[in-house]
Amino acid sequence: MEAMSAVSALSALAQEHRLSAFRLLVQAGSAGMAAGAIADALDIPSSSLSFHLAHLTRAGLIRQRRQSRSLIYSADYAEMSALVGYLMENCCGGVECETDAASPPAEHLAA
Amino acid sequence: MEAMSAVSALSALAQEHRLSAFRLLVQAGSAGMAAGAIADALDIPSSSLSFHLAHLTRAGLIRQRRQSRSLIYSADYAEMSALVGYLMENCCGGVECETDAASPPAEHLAA
DNA sequence: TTGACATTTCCAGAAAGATCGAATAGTCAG
DNA sequence: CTGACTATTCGATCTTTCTGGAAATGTCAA
Repeated sequence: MEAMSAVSALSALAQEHRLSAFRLLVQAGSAGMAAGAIADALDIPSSSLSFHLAHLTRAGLIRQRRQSRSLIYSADYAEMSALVGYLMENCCGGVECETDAASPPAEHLAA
Repeated sequence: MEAMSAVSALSALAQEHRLSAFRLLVQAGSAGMAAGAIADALDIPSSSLSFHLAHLTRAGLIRQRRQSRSLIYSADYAEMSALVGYLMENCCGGVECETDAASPPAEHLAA
């Protein structure tokens, strides 16, 4: 991950509605959720939500796929892990941070 | 971690100079760095850097202590871990994400 | 092809954030 | 106390972002 994409990802998450939407999708797993379902869950006008989902998509944090009339969004776990890894990179100069905090959670790196 | 403090932490990191400064401090470890040293390393006017450091401090991501004439800043690893944990909370609805991605790196939780 | 449905794009105004020189405040050696 | 040093606050300007109704786009059943 590079500095520019990290800033882009972080600023995508740095907003009340977008953070809520992203966490909702993280918890929804690979099944994802339709835009309308997210709008209902968060109680946000659809035009506003669409703006926020586009923002998250542009940042690479979520993905979009069409299913009939609905657009299904889902979290991109690899990107999330990359972001966390970037934040903690070379933590404490590599000293006393062996294999734990210095490396990102690797569960979803291939997702 | 609550939604409001997460947004505050994320928006603190969602800026080129602040992200660079934070990563510098993460890598500096508990020794930290003086404001002037950070300004030199990042090549930012001191008044701008001060604005950004205040922002990071307000968000709880870094701490300040005085050492003679210098103000030394250092990363707050507990807060960083809490933020990561909040992002990944209840990942995938708790399924297929056992103990790995669902929990934050715990190395510095007591720092 | 008509109508209903799901979602996005367009638009304008209101609010928040970034920048940096100059002025101000805290710390210390002599 | 004076002067040098380190860093923050002030102030004014510029840019970016958020918001939500209305209109447009894409999808599908009948």
